[in-house]
Amino acid sequence: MAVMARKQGSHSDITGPRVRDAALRLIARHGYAAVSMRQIAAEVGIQAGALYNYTPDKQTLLFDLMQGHMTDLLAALEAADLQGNSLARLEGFTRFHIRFHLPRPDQVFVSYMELRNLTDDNFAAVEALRRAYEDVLENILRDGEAEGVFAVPDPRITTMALIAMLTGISNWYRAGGRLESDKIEAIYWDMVRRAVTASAR
Amino acid sequence: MAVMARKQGSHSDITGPRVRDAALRLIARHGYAAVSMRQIAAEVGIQAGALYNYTPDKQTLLFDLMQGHMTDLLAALEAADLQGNSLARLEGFTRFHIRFHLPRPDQVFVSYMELRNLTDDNFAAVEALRRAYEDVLENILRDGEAEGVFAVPDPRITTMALIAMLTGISNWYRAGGRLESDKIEAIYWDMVRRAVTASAR
DNA sequence: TTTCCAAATGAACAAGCGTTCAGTTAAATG
DNA sequence: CATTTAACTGAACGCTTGTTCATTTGGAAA
Repeated sequence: MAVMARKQGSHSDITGPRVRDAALRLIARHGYAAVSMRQIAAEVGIQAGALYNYTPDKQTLLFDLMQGHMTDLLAALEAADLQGNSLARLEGFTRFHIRFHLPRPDQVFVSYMELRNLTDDNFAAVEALRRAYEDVLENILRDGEAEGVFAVPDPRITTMALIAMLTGISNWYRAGGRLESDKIEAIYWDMVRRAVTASAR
Repeated sequence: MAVMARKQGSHSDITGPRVRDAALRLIARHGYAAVSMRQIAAEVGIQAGALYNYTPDKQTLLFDLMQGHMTDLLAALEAADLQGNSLARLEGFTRFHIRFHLPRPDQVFVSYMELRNLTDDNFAAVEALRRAYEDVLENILRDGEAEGVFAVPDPRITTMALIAMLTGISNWYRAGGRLESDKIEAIYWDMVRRAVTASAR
């Protein structure tokens, strides 16, 4: 009993994820403020009061979803282990970003739309994670500029521009649509590469 | 009395715009669902009931803001009167988009974040206006492809990518920040141009 | 000065909100 | 079989929501 291990057969390790899944889907669809705890509970098939076995309050539920998404993102980026020269790492980053975000439209939606519904402290925590992710791209751009491969007058702005462009895919992409991930990656990598490398002009 | 002319000195032609201004600012800040009619009324300095002299309901208030923004956008684009070859028109579109959106951060925020809070009919109406705007850019890209100036394998996707990139400026731009509109236009036009024109590679 | 009426008040409404908690349930433990 | 307890119910709490409407207000018109 040294560890607070969950009981075998307990429902909580099943209901917990179901609560988070329902909350994510509903919030992505209708927005944090527009979704009630009763709606989330109904989606799971329990009463509203039972939700409080899994979250201290609604705000923490939102924060956990957003922080979890950013943590997963950073861990996956780490695991992608970008290497090589700056051009190769930029391609790696571009393809990683698309491949990670494409299957997670709800997380993307919530993470970019519900920032203003976080308390100040929670916002600061999520913002720090997001900044860490952006900095990876910014450093690739700075390295490429130093190497003479990229022509990027303002790496910070280019970082924001590229991430906005890539994340915007979620605005139109629908699973099972006319384009596969591979095709999308190819199109966007082409645009990204051209946007940051010097042109003949 | 053939015309329902507003009485001289009537408050309504002053209060009306003030209601819309307050609603826009509050909704941009906190989101449509999180803002109450009482909050909007308090911002204007009237009671909640008086709002219904200026809008039939909360939903219509949101819709009018969003439709108004899209209508203004399309009218301004028309007035910009883009001419010349496809490259010149692309530059014109890029600079127009930045110049129109930079001074209107609240409208941009609301127009891109509150789509899901519109009723189906209202959504369809706003979406049609947005599509009309996107089509202007898409046609420029198609023309440029035909002229052999652009290398754009999928004009529709490139349209979405460029608009996401340009509109993303609102995510980081703050009036009075380190960069003027001219500088931002130059940086983004450079990226847009390179992203769509063929590279030596 | 009296009349008029657009504009705004302020109270009321039914409904829904996040959250709490005493009580019930049912499965695992001893 | 008896006991324990995590999981859940269902009712209740104080408060806020969008909207309505009879009544009051104050400045322009006559």
